[in-house]
Amino acid sequence: MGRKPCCSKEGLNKGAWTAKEDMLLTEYIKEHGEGTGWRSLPKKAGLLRCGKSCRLRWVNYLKPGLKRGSFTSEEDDLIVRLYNLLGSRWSLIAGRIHGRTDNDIKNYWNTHLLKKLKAEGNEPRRHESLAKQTRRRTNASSQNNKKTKEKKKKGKIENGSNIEEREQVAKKTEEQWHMQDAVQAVSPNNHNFTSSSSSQDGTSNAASTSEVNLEENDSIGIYEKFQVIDELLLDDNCLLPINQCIEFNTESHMMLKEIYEEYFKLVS
DNA sequence: AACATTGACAACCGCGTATTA
DNA sequence: GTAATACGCGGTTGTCAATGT
Repeated sequence: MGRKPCCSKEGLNKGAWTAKEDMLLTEYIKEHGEGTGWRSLPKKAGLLRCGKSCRLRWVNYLKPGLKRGSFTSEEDDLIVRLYNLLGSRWSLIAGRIHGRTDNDIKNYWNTHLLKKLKAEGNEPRRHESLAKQTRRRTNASSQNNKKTKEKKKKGKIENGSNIEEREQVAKKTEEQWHMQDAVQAVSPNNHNFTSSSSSQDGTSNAASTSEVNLEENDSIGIYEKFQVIDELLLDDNCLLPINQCIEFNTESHMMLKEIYEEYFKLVS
C-alpha cells in the first residue's frame, strides 16, 4: 500500500548550489524534460540533493527565460495591484508577471515594496494568512462533512434525495470564497461598502432571518461586517441563494461586481 | 581595520492537496 | 476506501555582501 519511502536526507548536500551541480541539473532537464519526477531526478542526474531542492533550484534560478535584476515600475505597480486583489498568492501573481518567479516576487515584496508602500503611507491591508484561511476552510468543510454524515445517519439524506439542497450548499460555499477574495481586494480606507448584520454577535442564522440588512452601521468595521457574511455563508442551514440572504446597496454591489470580474480575469 | 548592522535573496521547512498502490 | 507518498506552495531562515560606526 502507498508509495515507496520518501528520500532520506542523510548524506545529501544542503545549502548553496555549486556551478557543477547547476550544470548537472540543467543538462539532465534539457535532455529529459521536467516532467520525469523530481524525486528520482537527483539520482539519475548524479546529484546529491533531494528532489525538492532540485525542483526549487530549477524553477527559481536555472529555468530558461527567467528575468534577473531589478523590477521595473510597471512590474511594481502590477505586483501591488495583484497583491491587493489576491493577497499572498505568490504563484498566482508570478503567473501574471513574465519571467519572475513566486520566490522572486515574494522576496521583492518583503524587502522592497512593503517598505516603499509604508514610506508612501500606502501600506496595504494585511491579508489573512493563507494557512489560517486554509484551516478555516478545512474546518468548515470537515464540519459540513460531519453534519452530512450525521444527517445520513439520521436518515435525513438518502441516496438520490436532497440533491437540490446539497447543490445549493455547494454553490453557496463556492460563492463565499469568491466573495471573500473580492472583499479582500478593497483598501482599508475604502468605506464605500456598507453593511451590517441583523445579528450583532456574529452568530447570524440566515435560515431563520432569511435576510441580512447591509445598511450603514459605523459600530462595526467593514471587515468585521464581511466576517459576518462569511459566517452566514458557512452556515449550511442557509439554503437561500446569496442574493436573497444579503442585500447590497447599488454602489456597493457595483464595486463588488467590478472587483469580482477583475479577480476572475486575473485568475483565469 | 575591526566589528556591528542592514539588505538582498537563495534555500529550507512544514503544511495541504493530489496521486498512487 | 484508505493509507502512504509526492508535489507545490507560502512562510521563514540562513548566508553573504554592502554599508555604517
